[in-house]
Amino acid sequence: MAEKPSLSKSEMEIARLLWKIGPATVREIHTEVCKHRQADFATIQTFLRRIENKGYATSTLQGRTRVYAAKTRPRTVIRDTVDDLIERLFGGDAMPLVRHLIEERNIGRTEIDELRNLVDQLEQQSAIKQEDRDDC
Amino acid sequence: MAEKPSLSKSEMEIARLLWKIGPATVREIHTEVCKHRQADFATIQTFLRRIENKGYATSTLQGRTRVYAAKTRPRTVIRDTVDDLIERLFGGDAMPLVRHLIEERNIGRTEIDELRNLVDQLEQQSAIKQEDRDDC
DNA sequence: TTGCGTCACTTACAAATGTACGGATACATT
DNA sequence: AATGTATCCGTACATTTGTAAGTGACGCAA
Repeated sequence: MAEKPSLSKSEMEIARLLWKIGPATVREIHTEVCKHRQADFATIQTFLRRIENKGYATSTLQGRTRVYAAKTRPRTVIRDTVDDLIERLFGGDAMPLVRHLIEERNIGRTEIDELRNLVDQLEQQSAIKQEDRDDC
Repeated sequence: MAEKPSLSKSEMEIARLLWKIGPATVREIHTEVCKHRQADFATIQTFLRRIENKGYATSTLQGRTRVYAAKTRPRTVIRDTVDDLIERLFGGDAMPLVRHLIEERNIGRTEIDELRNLVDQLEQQSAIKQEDRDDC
């Protein structure tokens, strides 16, 4: 398929909102953005158009207002973006980023527990994979 | 201070190498980059110049070759970059990224153990902070 | 029916980014 | 000394990005 060009930072912010509030009009996204910072309506419009041009969303006219809907799953975009970041900033090794996040960002009580669970699960899976390898 | 403009993706790749191999000439960085991908010497030169202009490095002439040295610690750049990413892609919540990393990237045995340790430490600190709060 | 606000679509444009050419100069080798 | 080789520095230039103004259509309130 046609190698979508990656989203710019600003486009990503908009894409995130599109995922968050589901199919939405320019105005809805604009309103949402403005909760956090000033933004021109036309600017948001441009971003949405570009996001669509890049192949990450589709739009349809509902009457005279255009409704945008995400086309690519967040997962995909996040993976690509994060992979790229890890490549450039850490030479491809993900652990430094994990470390950074755990150390620098304030992780609360609840999250610590969740993390512990995640790690446990990971260990399980890791064990399973080990078995698989034994089968070969 | 003068609000450094942030580094672009490509600049970051170069900055990382500069941190990695310490003060270095354009050629050294260029050679390093070329281990992974083709790159024009002059292009690397431009990136280094821009990194310096943005205030993230300094350079001095050693004879007739210029030696660049990082000026800002990786930590700082990483923090800013990651914070920005988290803001745009996750609305400011770091956990989704942590989750993503743990789930999507293949984390090996050794890393699992390290993670567990990190989480343990975190818990400790969290407990300490709790005490602090009690004092107030 | 005359505005007013809302949309869509077009077009603009400066700044940032990626990529690189070309001239000047100095060093090394013939 | 002449020529090739490595650097530096300035300059260029197409794209992408951020930001928005301008134009025309439509629908509702006065």
